[in-house]
Amino acid sequence: MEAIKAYLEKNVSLSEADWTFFSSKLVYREIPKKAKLLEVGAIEKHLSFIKIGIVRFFIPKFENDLTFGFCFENEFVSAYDSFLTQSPSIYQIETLTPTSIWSLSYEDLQEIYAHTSIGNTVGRLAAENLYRVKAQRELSLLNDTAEQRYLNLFEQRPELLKYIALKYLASYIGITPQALSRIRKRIS
Amino acid sequence: MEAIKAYLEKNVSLSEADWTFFSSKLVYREIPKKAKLLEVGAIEKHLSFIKIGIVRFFIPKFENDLTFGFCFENEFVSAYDSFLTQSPSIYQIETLTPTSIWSLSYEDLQEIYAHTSIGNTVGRLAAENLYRVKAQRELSLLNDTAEQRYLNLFEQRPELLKYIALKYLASYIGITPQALSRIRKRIS
DNA sequence: CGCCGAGTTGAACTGAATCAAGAAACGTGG
DNA sequence: CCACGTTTCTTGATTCAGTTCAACTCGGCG
Repeated sequence: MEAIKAYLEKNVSLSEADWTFFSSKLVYREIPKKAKLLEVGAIEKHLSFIKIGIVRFFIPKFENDLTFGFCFENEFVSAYDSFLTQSPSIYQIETLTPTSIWSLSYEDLQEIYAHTSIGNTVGRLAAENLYRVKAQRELSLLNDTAEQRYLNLFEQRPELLKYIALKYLASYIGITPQALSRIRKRIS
Repeated sequence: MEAIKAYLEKNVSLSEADWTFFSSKLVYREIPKKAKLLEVGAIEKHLSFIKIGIVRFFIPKFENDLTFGFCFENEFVSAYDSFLTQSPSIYQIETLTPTSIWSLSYEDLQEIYAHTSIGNTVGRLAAENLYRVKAQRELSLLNDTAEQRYLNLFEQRPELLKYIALKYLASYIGITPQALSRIRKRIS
């Protein structure tokens, strides 16, 4: 649980009382690999912090899902749009490896927003960071070639290349596994 | 200024005192058309609300800038990532028509966060909404064809087609003006 | 050992980019 | 209010990156 505290304190200073209240709401769970954290059509009830593990975000398709994101240790994971609006998710979340998480329910988070002084600040900073990641990705998708996006992964998140299957990375980059295989060959 | 109040009250209930404090920080400006609101490399100092007008977000390029967004009346406009991090913007904001805005400076917004009870809530809701828009756009860019994205514009924001040059829309969709011209021809 | 999913490679095809030129619309000055 | 020049839009021909379909290799696992 210390990892969550450290993560939050990078952004804002927590009072002892606020942390006690916050942490009392956290529920620990262990999930095997290749298990669903959230199904298409379900409403996301949790904002979770990954203690150990890797998860994948994707829209299931007949042959080759559309994988558009990953989360790692010490990151928050949630179908955040479904969570915010409490409406059915259009995508699915699945573990790639055995995963341990600390979960916060929607209702408990609303309580935290209402009853702690830093709740809204933490929420704002989280949303701002998520926004900045997506904004950057928008520009990358509009601007860069598939090859550039692959090379960016090397620089920005080399751990992805180690742990994640090529076909998922290809989808994330926006191309087919065959095309990524050829790009790899070309640049190596 | 009433439009801003109405906009905020869609999300959260404002006390008289909070609104007085908030609105005292707003500065009114009128900008001619084709004028820069923000240059590449500059730090975004303002979060502004458009009273009248249309603006365009883009990365200038030698022949054909990369246009990736627009803002209209009754919307907030800002190079939000530059604003949040107070670091140089990689893109530019320009008016397409004569534009009137109410501006809030970065420093004043920090004061609002610190001194009003609803500041952080408003900020969080704003960031959450911006996030959801970008997350949706990510999926559209990965998933949809250029033609589908064009048709989505028809449905979701028909006003864009009326007021904005084809070449800017093409860029927003992620294709060249020639390609969009051909898509138009095909579907009409 | 044999199977199965992941990755590679090849060939044909396709949507969009690029280069180029003409038509239409737009704005500015006389 | 028209005339001219500039910008935007359209259309055609060619090229290219990536898709699709298909066959084959490799490594792990029941």
